[in-house]
Amino acid sequence: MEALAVIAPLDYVVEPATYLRDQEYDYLVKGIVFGKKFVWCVNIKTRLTRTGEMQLLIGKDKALHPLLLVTGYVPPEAADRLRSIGIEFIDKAGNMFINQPPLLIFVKGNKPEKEKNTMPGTRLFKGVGLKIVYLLLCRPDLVNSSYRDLSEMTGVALGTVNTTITELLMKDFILDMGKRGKKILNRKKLFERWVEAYPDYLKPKLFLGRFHGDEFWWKNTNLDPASAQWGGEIAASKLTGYLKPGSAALYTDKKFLTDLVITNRLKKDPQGNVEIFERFWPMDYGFGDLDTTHPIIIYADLLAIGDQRTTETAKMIYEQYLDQYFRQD
DNA sequence: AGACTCACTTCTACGATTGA
DNA sequence: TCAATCGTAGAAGTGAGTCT
Repeated sequence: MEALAVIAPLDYVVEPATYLRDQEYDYLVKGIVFGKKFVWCVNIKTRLTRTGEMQLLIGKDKALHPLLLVTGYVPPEAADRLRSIGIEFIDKAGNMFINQPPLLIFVKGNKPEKEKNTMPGTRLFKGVGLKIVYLLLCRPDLVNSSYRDLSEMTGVALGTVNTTITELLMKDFILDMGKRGKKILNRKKLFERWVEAYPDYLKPKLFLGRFHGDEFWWKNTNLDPASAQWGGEIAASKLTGYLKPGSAALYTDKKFLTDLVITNRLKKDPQGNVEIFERFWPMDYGFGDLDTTHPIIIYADLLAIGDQRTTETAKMIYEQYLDQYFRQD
């Protein structure tokens, strides 16, 4: 309304949420322009969709007063559509269609502002963004691969790769050197943040099932890394020879799950100590030649268990495998 | 318990860029 | 110069969480 008042000699009052003839509106705006009074029923939509447009069109006939759509951004095509069906609108980019004779304003084609601070820092370390971060922690050089390759390697959608990388850039975890490519920064800090977030925000989504097997069945089990790898305590005991495993974590691909369960004679058991998760790293890019997962995963698994033994072992893993790894920058 | 909302992921199309 | 590849952005689809 302020934006509009700059353009036209407008006086107005805004009244809060209201019902009129069984229709709900966010606000009611009463105004005077060139001595003529008018009233708008205001609908606020943070995002305009086709469905939203249809709802407006339906609501238009029932409305007591002309509708005014207030929204974030109306693209040019939508602006034309709204005008042709006679729905007035204003958006944040400065596009508008106002039709209160003698006032007629139609603005389209303004681009939306880049909303820099609206994306809170909650995306990157939640959900599948963590898959991409993991890939980059293991293979920092992959930061220079195309979004499509990253998408394929992690099984994450292209759009999500974009938002994740953008966020990493904003938070200074990636430095963009233009023609000379990109570079990962603060790897240790990134790793710490990842380890915190992984058990809460990614691991539950990977969970395939809980089982139990015969006692010490894992001792004589040889895993083919192509189909499954040890995580958690088993992997830790294999690496350090220190821990006596109390639980087992296995990472595999969905398609191998049935085979894995059968060959190791595992039984589905909600109280079992064998957890199977879906593997989310590609096998063909130098990740998987061992029957244990990358130390990063083992470390995160151990910390998530959180008792004294595993925490101690996690510390050992860190000193032996990860410390020097992150010292490089 | 059911309806609804919202955030997140995926899908798709477009315009820009690259390199043969 | 043109085709292939790339990043970007809008919109649909999906599912978890919330409210009544």
